[in-house]
Amino acid sequence: MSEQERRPFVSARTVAERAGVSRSAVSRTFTDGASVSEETRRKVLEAASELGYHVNHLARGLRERSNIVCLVVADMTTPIRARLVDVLTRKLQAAGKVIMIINTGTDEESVAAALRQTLNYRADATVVLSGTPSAKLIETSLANGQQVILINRDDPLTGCHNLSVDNAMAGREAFFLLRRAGCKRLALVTSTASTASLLERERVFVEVAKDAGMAVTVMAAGPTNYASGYESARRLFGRSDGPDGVFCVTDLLALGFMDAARHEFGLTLPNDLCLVGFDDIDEGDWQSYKLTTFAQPFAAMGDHLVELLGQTVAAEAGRRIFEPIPIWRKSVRPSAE
Amino acid sequence: MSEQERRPFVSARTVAERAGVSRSAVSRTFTDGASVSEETRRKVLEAASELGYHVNHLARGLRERSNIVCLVVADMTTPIRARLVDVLTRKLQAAGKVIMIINTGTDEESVAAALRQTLNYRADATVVLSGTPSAKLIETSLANGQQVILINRDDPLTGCHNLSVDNAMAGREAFFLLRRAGCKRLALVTSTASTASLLERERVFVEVAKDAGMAVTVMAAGPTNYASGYESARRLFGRSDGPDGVFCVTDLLALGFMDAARHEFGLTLPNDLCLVGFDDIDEGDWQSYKLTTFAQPFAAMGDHLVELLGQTVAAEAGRRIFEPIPIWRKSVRPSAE
DNA sequence: ATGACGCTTGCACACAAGTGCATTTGCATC
DNA sequence: GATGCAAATGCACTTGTGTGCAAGCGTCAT
Repeated sequence: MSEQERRPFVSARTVAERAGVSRSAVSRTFTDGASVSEETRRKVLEAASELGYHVNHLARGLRERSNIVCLVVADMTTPIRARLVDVLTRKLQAAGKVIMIINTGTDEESVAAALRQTLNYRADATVVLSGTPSAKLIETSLANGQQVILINRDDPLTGCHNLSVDNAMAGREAFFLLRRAGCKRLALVTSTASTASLLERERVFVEVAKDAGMAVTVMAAGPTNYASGYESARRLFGRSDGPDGVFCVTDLLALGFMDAARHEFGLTLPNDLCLVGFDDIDEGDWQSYKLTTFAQPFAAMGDHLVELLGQTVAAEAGRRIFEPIPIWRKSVRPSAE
Repeated sequence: MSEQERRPFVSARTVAERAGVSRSAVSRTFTDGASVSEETRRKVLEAASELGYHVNHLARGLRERSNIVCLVVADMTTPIRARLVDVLTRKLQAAGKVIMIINTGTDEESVAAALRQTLNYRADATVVLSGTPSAKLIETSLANGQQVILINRDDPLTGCHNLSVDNAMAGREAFFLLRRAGCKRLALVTSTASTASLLERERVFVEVAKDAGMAVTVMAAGPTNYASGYESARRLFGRSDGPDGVFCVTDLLALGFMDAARHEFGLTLPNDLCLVGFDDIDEGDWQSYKLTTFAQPFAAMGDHLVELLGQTVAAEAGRRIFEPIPIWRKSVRPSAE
């Protein structure tokens, strides 16, 4: 039995033969502004429809831009990542881009492999949502005329665009929220996966508190998820005097923390405990939680992203910072005043 | 200022010139099993590395298979969809495929546009996770030698593979779970987005209950989300005798339902109310919920998917049904016996 | 010395598109 | 009817790759 590699995709030539015109005519029929008579156009469209012809964008991409944008992402199941991917794919599609997604690990080698694949497919741009690519590989991408855009990656890297949320502001505002609520014993819950963003929220929160003369207990029990938040609460309230005001650097941590505080230690919010999260995932608005938190302005970030892609050349790459939006719910006492 | 279309991607020709060899030599260096001397290979690799050359898979895709698999999906933010996308992308990548994602609506026109794009990029296969493509368009894809695989789309469509979970079994088992728990007044909560899968779970649950001589109140308050589940509970318990055993066709509905039952009507589970969901999303395992539900065997489905893609030609397309896995938690009373 | 054989290598073509340029066609005007 | 002009068409080249075929080169046996 012979191998017989199948190649059944109908091409412009087949359509041309069927319509009794030249291949150029077919090409022009599907090119805006090209010169084709109404008659040939009709014949071509008819033949194309009968054969089920579709223009090969891969071949088109040989001469012009590929219109492909790669999204490099890890931990896609996390609610906040899922929403970011959702928003970005929608915005990019609306802008006529095609999205290639690379689900990777956060380690350097995985990200490197992703970047290389991005080059293999001649993507116009690579958008990195997770992990941090090596400076050398970014340089290669840029040298190949490919834009590199990092989202919420606060690591200092030159040459690529950088969209991120103002983590410092979130840390500061979180503190003021808790102080206005009259909290006396502060804690900060973070994860052991110390990304630059999380570290920044932690750093500023602790710093501002210190300036105000308040100490902060920092707790990190595991990765950035519900279980770690839960475990953090068990450890913190297992001691003699647990905190009465907590900033969890992520909503998932906050929800786990809240559940442990209530179910394991019988605390009620916001009376016994005030809690602030970050991300504004859907679950935080559920009746069991009603978490006060900060929303990331993904829509605006997506708009800015497509705007960047529209620019012909990397017009002075740099950082663009977006303000998080405070979302008041019920996990923090209203201000005493 | 001239247009000056940039084309900085380095090609095999450039590498060849730099290395002082023919372009064929470059091609062969990056082709497994091709005949190249160790000396030329070294020169080529060196030049490629210096220039940052990466083989153009788009051009390669002109001759052979593109290795692209398209995922057509809607409602990506839903936890269950996010997890499905996560599992499939990982499995497909491990099998050497590249994933193109199309985030679409569920209406026919959106799905049609997605299918057409799939053809434009010569994807080896299209995997549909949401919405239902028209039979005509599927036919076009198949005629172009492109595989079409539907996941959890129970609509009867010929010519394409179909992986889905056994919804009938879930409906049946849900009923037995509730009856063994001693529930007397049954209700079924579903959404107004009546997809074939949801309808099947509903149909069988109601039918089996009827055979056992029990009536079922069916409630659908909106789309498949938390808010609809919440609203359904408000309506059901607002009446004189609310149900004491409920099957929510989706975990998200179940969690909303549970929250309303507890916070609005002061019910406790599983004493006053037994609740069964479907999907096994992470949130259902949170301390506030501990929902008894059914898990979808996504890993097995992903494995089967890559197996299908490995087959040279659509070897008699057909349906493959996977058994859902019951997950016992605390929202249903243990059997009385 | 010469032919046989094997490993490299380059030429040229294929893949599927877009497009500049020259040619042909169609139509109106003189 | 001849001329002029614009629109339509086809040829041939371009994009970047893989590969069949034949030629080149070196080694070994006869």
